Amino acid sequence: MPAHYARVKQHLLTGMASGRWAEGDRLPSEHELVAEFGLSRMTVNRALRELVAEGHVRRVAGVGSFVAEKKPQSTLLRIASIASDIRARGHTHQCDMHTAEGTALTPEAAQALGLPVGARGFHTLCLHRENGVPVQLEDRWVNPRCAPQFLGQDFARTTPGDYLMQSVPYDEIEHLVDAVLPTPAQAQLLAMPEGEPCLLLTRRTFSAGQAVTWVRCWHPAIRYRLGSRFARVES
Amino acid sequence: MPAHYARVKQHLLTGMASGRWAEGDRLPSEHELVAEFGLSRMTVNRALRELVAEGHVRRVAGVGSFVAEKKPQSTLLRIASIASDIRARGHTHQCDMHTAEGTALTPEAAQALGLPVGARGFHTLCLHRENGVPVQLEDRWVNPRCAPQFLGQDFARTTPGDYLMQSVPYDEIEHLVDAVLPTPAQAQLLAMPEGEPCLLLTRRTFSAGQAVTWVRCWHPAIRYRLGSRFARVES
DNA sequence: CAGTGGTCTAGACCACTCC
DNA sequence: GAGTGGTCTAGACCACTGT
Repeated sequence: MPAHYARVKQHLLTGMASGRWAEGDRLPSEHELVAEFGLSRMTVNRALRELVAEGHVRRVAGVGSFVAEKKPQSTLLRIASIASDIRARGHTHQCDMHTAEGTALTPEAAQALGLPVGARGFHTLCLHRENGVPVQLEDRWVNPRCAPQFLGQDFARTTPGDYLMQSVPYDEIEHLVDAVLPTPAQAQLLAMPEGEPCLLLTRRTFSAGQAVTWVRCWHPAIRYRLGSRFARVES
Repeated sequence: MPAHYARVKQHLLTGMASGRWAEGDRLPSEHELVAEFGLSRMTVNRALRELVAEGHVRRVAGVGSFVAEKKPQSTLLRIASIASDIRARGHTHQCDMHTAEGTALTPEAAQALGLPVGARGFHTLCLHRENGVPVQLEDRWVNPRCAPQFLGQDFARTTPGDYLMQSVPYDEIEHLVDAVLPTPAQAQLLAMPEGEPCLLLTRRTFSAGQAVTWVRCWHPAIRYRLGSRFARVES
C-alpha cells in the first residue's frame, strides 16, 4: 500500500505523461487535490513539493501549479544523442553525411583509439542540423574490431552515434572541451560568421578497456553551449 | 529571514562540511533537533528528508540518521578549486586581486543570483596564474545574505572560491560552457594573442535553494581545456 | 477581495531496531 | 520497552497574485 503523498504524485505524473496536462498547463490546486483525495493539505503539499524538486512542476505562490517546461539544455554527463536531444526540444533533426569510409587511420586517430600506426578504421564526417540550421559538425573514427558492421548501416535512418550507442554498450567515457577557431572549410559548413569561435567537444568511449570511437564535434559557439545542473551528490 | 527547515539544513550541512560529523557518523535524532531548535517535529523532519533527497544523509528507521558516504564525481562537474588543482600538478598558484568591493548588482548579476534589481552584493575580479602564466580570469558576484563576511577575508591567503566552498556548503551547482572571444581588456589581462578564443565557464552554486555565487571564468583556450573521464553509471 | 502557495504547529499512529 | 524514523491530520498565519 503506497503512501498517500506517493499516490498523489503518481496521479499527477500519470496525467502529465498521458497529455491530460501538457507543458505549461495549470494543475489542480492543493485545495482541489485535498477535496479529491480526502487528504490533509500537508500531505498534498508534500506531493507537489517533491514534484517541484524533481523538476516536473513549477509553482507560483498566489497563482497556481503548472507542468514544468522541459529545459533546452544538453547535458555533459549523459552521452548525448544529438538527434534525440533535438527532437526532445520539439525541433527537426537532419544529418548530412559527407564521408563514410574505411581508410587508414591518421596518426592522431590511431593514438586516440589505441591502435597501431597505419592500422585501418572507419571514418565518418557529418553535419547535424536543428530546424535546418547547422549546429554540429561531427568527425568520427571507429575501431573496426569493436563495431565491424558500422559502415553497413543506413545512416539516413540512424546517426553514427546512435548506432554505436545501441550496438556497443560503453563502460567508460572521456570528454574534453576546447574553444577553437574553425578552419575556413569548417566555418563554411557550419555557416558561421568569420572569426567566431567553436566549442569543440572531443569524446572517447571505451568498452572492456578498448576505445570504441573517437569523435570530435564542432559547435558554433553563438548557437550552442554545454550545460549541466545537478545536486552535489548523486545517489 | 530563512525558513526554519532551511536553518536546520544549513546547521547540519555546515557541521558535515566542517568535519564535526564525518562520513558515516550519526547525526542528532529528530527529537534532539526539535529540542535544540524549538521547532515542531514536522519541520525538523522536512529538513532531514530534503537532505536525504539531496544525497547528504542516509536514514534508517529505528536506528538513526547518518552522514552519507560521498560518491566520486566527474572532474568537469566537480566544483574545482583552481588553486588546489594547480598545486596538485606541482605548479605554483598565484592570484592577483583586481577588485573586491560591495556594490550594486548589475542587472545580469541580480538575475543570476535571484535578487531584486538594484540590490547590493559583493563583486571580485581576480586573475589566476599557473607558474606565473595567466590561466583564468575570474569575475565573481556573491549573494551577501549567504556570505556576509565575504569581503572581510584575506584574499592574499584564501581565494574567493575556496572561502565560499568552506563557509557556505552548496546543495546544487549549475555549469555552462561557452566559447567566446575575449574583450580587448580581458585579452590583455590574460596575455592572449589577438583573435584567440576563450573557454568561458559560468557557474552558479545554490544553498537551500538560494543562489550563493555567480562566477564567470575566462580561460585562454590555447592554455586550458576542460576534461572528464568516468565510468558509466547505471542508466 | 477570495484564491494560491509557503510554512509551521502539536499532536497522533505505525513499523522498525536495539537492548 | 524505549528510541528511532515514516507518515498523517486539522488546523493556523503569512505573502503574494488576480480581479
